[in-house]
Amino acid sequence: MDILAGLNPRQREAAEAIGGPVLILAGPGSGKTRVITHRVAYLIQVCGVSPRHIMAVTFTNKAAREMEHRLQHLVSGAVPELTLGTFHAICVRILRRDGGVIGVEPRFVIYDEEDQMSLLKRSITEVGFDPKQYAPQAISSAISAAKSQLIVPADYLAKARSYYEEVVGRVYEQYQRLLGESNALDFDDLLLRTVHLFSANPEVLSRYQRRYQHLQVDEFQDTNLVQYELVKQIGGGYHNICVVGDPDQSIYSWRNADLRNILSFEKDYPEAKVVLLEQNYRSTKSILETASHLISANRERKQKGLWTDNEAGELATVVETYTEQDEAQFVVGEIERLVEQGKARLGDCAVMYRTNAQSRVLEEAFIRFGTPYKLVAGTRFYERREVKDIVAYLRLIQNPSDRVSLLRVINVPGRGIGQQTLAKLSGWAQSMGISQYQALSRIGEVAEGEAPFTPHIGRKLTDFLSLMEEVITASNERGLLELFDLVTTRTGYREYLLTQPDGEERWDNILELRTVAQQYRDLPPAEGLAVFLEGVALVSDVDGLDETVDAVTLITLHQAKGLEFPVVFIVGMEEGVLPHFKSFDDPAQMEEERRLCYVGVTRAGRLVYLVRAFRRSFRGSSMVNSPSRFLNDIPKHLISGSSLWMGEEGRVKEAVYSWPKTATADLGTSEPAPPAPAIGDLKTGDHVFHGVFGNGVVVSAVAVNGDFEVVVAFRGAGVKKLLQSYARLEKLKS
DNA sequence: CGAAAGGCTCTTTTT
DNA sequence: GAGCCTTTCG
Repeated sequence: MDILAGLNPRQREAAEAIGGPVLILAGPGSGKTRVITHRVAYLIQVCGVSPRHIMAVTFTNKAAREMEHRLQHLVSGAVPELTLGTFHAICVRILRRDGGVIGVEPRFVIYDEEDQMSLLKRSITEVGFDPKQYAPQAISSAISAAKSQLIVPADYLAKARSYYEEVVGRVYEQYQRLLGESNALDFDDLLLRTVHLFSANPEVLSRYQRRYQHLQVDEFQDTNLVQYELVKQIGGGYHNICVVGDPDQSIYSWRNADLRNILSFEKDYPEAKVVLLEQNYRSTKSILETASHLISANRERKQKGLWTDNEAGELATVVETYTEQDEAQFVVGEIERLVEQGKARLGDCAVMYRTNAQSRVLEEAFIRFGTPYKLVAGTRFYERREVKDIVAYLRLIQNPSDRVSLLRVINVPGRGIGQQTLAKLSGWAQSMGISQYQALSRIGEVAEGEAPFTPHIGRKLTDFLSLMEEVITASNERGLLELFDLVTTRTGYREYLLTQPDGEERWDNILELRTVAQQYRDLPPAEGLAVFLEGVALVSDVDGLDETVDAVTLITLHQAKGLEFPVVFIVGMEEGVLPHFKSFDDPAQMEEERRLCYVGVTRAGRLVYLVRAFRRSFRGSSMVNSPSRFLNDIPKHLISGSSLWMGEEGRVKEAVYSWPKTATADLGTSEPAPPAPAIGDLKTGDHVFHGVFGNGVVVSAVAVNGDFEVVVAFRGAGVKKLLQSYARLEKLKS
């Protein structure tokens, strides 16, 4: 059987090009996944390359799993020794095995963002600065940016050109020291330390080079410099490097992804073969054309000639609603209509948004309508307090040096060990040059009075120590599941949790975590724990997306990359939302916002809806946003529903669905108050009185949806936007 | 030491 | 609006 049968000539060319560097530029829907999967299958089956010699890097774990399934199907069998996963997952494996030579102990733990932040704040304080003065968030991204460019603290300090950079450099230095003391690595370190391992140990590198004779990297437009360096290092022996990507879908520059990687690949590898995949199999002509117009508005890009043989299809529907609640109602109502008319199944539909905060209103509407939906990890399961608590206990068992985890659980449930005590413990440990955990065991050993604790407090600390010793001993003998149960009970956590607000519900989350642990039950004790913790640290939200469930998908535009749905709704098509206001003053960021919108539109197969709300609440207060500039990038002849979208009175109403009659009582979050009787039309210049803001002058009054949006400049209270029916403005005689 | 209350900032996107 | 931090009191 010809393994490449069914590929078009371009795709075939890409799959067959196995000697030397290859750059595949793949437009959306061009069968990229198909190509890279067939390419690996071709290597194994036709070229007789052992899976052992192949490394394939994907963007998410989910993509890796899918590729594995498809591969097994193609080569009809398992591919055991194939290295397949994200950069991060692959680096973890390398470091567990060979990190020792650069001082990375195999039992290291991986710090997520929250752990990182906690350690970073500590670092800022410890080098003598105030976390309130130097935003930890900003320092964190500065450090992350440095790490993504292979800059270590010493280099950073040497190159610091301002006081602020000096501060960042010193924090960076301290932060790395603390990470080291905790035997912990953050996400950036996983990559960076691997590069260091290779550059400092050529013999280790050459072992990996000899093993990985074929290298393939997907989503190359979203790799950073460190990742590119890794590719260069590992692929340095054979130069059989295949990278796949699409510059128009680069949306992770904020995570230090560097578009230059894909642009300079040809320069770094002049002999590279370049293959363009331009035929789209996913979308209708209309959608593809809409997307092409949209992305053409970006100046920094290479023109591509996307085309499709698919039918013309329907025009994009642009809809304006009044509030974000109406927006959500419209979406759910429209989906229900499509399903009723047999035009789509629930599972065909996805609702995409710029920010996670937008998912809430949508979710409420779906609940209200009783329409099944799946939210792509909006809740971030692994970030929940109770889940992180248990994970912290388990991490501490694997690696007692883990300072962040120790501090997290030492007093949860409450054991009467407070801030004062912990500060003393920390100082004492530091003065002896040992970890805090080691300091705990010292308490019982030293003579009375040598430890800075009263016998009463000392007792509490040593009690905690014995508890940990007990579970650590157990961890060497028992499987993960037994250990898990021991931790939740023996530490008193279960009892504690059940007394907390929402205790039952949160305990259910622990049980869900236990279900995850179940998968590792048969591994030998220490290994089961390590693999479980690694999985927990590196999951991504889309990993949990289950395609077999027939329900609407709610997902961020970023998460949607690489996915496809017959019907796509993009909501929040507004200035300030998409494009996000943070990108207003930076043209490069603005172009990235446009690419994000492009990614959204190109996910769609048959139908696209671009929806916006006239007013939307943001952090408690209400905002009025104008239509997204991206709507202007789409020519009018490609849009239907324009009668709805300029918001003329009466027309807007058509787009607004009413709540269903049933099941509205328990969710009355957005029930509007009964409108006050109109006091008469207001016009610019009128003097008015408001019960709270006092006297003011009308700046503007606009008719909206049968009501009036009034902007008033109040004496003292400033300028406010008010809705006349709610605000009870009293018109004064001037 | 810990619970409760109030004030303050803020995440846009995530391996 | 929520979550975080600080303050206050028992």
